[in-house]
Amino acid sequence: MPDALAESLWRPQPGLAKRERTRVQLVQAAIQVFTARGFAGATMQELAAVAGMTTGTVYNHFKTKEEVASAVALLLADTLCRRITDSQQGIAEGAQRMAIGNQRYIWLAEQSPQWALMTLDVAAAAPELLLEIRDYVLADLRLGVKQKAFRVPSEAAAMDMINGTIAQAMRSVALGLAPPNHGREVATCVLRGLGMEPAAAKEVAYRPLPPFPPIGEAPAARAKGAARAKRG
Amino acid sequence: MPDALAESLWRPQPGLAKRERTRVQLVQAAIQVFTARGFAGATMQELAAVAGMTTGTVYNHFKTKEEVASAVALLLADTLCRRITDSQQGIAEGAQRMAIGNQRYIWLAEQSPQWALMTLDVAAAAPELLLEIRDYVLADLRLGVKQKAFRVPSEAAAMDMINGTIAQAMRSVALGLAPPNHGREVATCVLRGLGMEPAAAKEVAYRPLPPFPPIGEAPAARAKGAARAKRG
Amino acid sequence: MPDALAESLWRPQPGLAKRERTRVQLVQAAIQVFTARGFAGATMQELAAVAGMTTGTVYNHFKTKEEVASAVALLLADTLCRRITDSQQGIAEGAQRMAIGNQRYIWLAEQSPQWALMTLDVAAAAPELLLEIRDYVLADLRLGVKQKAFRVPSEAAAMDMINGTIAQAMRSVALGLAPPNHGREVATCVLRGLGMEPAAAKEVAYRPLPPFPPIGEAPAARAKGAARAKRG
Amino acid sequence: MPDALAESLWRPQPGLAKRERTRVQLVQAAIQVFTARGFAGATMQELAAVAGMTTGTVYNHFKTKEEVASAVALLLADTLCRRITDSQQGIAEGAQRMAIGNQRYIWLAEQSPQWALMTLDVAAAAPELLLEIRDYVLADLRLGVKQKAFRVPSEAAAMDMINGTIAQAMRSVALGLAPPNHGREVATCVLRGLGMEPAAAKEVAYRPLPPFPPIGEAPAARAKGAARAKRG
DNA sequence: CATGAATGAGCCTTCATTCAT
DNA sequence: GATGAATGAAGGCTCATTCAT
Repeated sequence: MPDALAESLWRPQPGLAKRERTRVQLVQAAIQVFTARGFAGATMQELAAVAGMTTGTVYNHFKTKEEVASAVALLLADTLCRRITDSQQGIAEGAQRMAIGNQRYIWLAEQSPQWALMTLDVAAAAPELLLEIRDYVLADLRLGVKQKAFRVPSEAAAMDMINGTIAQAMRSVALGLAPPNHGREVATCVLRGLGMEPAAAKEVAYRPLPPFPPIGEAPAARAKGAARAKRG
Repeated sequence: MPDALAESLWRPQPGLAKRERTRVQLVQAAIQVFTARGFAGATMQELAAVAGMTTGTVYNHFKTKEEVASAVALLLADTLCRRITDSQQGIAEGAQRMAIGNQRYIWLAEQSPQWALMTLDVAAAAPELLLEIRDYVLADLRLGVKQKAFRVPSEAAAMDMINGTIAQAMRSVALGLAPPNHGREVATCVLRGLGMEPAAAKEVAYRPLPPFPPIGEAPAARAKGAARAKRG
Repeated sequence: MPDALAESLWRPQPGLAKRERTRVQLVQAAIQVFTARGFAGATMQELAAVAGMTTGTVYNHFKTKEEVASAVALLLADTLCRRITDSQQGIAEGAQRMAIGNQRYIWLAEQSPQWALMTLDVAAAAPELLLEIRDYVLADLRLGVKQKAFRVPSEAAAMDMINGTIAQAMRSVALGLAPPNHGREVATCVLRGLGMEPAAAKEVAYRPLPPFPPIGEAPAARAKGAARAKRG
Repeated sequence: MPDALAESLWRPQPGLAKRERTRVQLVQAAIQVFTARGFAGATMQELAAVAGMTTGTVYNHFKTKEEVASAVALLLADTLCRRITDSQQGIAEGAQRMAIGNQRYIWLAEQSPQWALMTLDVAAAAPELLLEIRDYVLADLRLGVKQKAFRVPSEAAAMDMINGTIAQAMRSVALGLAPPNHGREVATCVLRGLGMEPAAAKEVAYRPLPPFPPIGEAPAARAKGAARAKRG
């Protein structure tokens, strides 16, 4: 589990009702079990055991196994988007924001291959994950277009390229099949695919990645902006 | 099942020993069952029943369910690559060959969404599929690079972009989430990502797709050329 | 099933938690099924059916079929040893205790051939059974040695003779191959093999067998004595 | 496989019709497979493969798996008895013959634990084995009685003791549970059980074991003598 | 709410045996 | 007689889900 996310994911949530706290523990346990066994290989009994509860309790919170995947997907997507958005604070250029986002996912796959594979697995089982992330990506895409940095044949085509490429790159990296610097190079390809000049694409993709801010500091103002674009 | 492939896939194979004929029937049955239920949802008993045999027979040919997926993956990859390669007869431009390949996969997802989802499902369960296709894509990529049509940061990055984008586009199309003309537009994005000028990319991507030749005619000479690039 | 054991084996266990009660029922059912079909011929489904439960429940209590055999072995060994030890109350002579033990096993094979064959079958599948009994036999053996009634080349040789002979005699008796009085004569042979004079051996082996006391009466004080010798 | 038996068991049989030769090969293969997997764990397909044949061929020679066990049992018993009898050439004392036989079995378990366990397994699955051996043991027993060396309560009791003790000792030795010199000590116990004086029993059991003669030399005259006693 | 024993449908897999070639 | 593909009945085992306590 990448540290940058671990802090967010495992952080005990104060001020939550007991029911909600139990639910969070279950989702955290599910992440562990999915990471170890994959979604298909995970069992509700192991999930319960890891959470220190019983199967009955799990079913008090989730009607089915799929619903657990859903909850995990939502938590993962939310955490990922929030953290990445926080790290983009103050960056106004759509192209750079896009490059940062793309590379962060690939970077996470380097930091924790197991976790990346689990995320891809969950994304396949619970489409909510991609849907949740979609808005953030779309916001950066549209920003880039508005700033005349991008020119795309269609938003749908661009989104498929971005999502598909990143997913595949995460897999390659997690499986140890990718050469060094893969993140930079993949980001370069994507920026080009979005219509940037080769040189400009490369320059943007090679800018240093802004670090994740300490948890609790970033105003998360951008998150709202992204949310506004939701399903729009 | 898209007609263009059906002919190849279901064609009875003459001159095969009995054992081999049974095996082919089993693989064909597996394709049907995987299409109907997905890999995870398929059962060996249904597979056997659809093939008109017994479970024991299935296990005489495949040690495990995964091995069935493997065989299906190989047949699918082989058929796809052979048919597409055949349709590319006489096309010497790497960029156009790439555009044709990319669009054909997406076109297939339009023609038969179920089949496309099955193929993606099998690809996830049996990595052999992608590996088999890889050589063909790589040959076109290298051809384009040699012809100065493409300029890529790294082959690995380019391949991840191509594979990832096409897979995601197939999914979008199969699920009915893509706008009309998605194939053209996605291909345009990919060509750009490979380093082409926007205008050139669009022009190539919008050329008419060459039809599949009738089965048995194409000399499959290209296939050998591609094979030569194999693992090179 | 010999009455003398049936009372112990089938006696419903009061004051047990639900889980434990279910487990006992399953073991009792297993004894029935093993008796009817042998260990190899027994199936988990029949076991479940006889216990009035489902296969899933069986697997909630025993991970594998072997584990069932183990549980049966332990129960059988425990019951046998406890009942026989109870019947030996107040008998201080090692030689006589040995003769009683030996003859009781053979006597049980007479009373219930099916049950004897099942026990031998389970003993082959689950060595725990013999291991459990071992301590009791060893205690009597050592007692006899201490009392100068026995003189053996080695404990290991003596134990192999005792166990092997009794097992074979049980089989002969259960299969109806043994002449009348087999128990007495086999016991005589064993006592001789342990170093007793022929006349003394015969005399001891022909003493009347003490009856099993009613269940619940015997203080089982001896059991502790035997247990003390455990693995010593 | 103990060398002393290997020579006999694997020796190609000249002057046998083809059918008979095939059969012998199958039995030899069965011995290998039973040794590796046990009777229950052996499959007809592996047996066929090891013999370099097909399952159909196996069924041309044996109606069922049990029949294979039978054939193996007969070959084992015959080989064992013949070789041991050969080694007893010229020994006229029943007690010594008995001691030699007993110790040889235990010695074989030392030489080749796998083989011993296989033999015990086959003996359990095919009672023919013990029945075949029975006559040889019985002959020595009766000889000893006639010579006043033994005095037994009943032949049946004595036979159960001999068979049971040897089988158990073989198991102990094969499993590595027996102390050094176990064969001698067990034989001593058995001789005592047959009525010999402790000192005499020990003396006889500690005489050196006569070696196996080279194959083909021994007239096997005793074998006929033993056979005469068969089922007598 | 939590518990956790029980459920039961159903899956993958094995293998002795048959039979057309 | 040999072949070996096909059979098919069964068996061990899993696990999402329910429900009485």
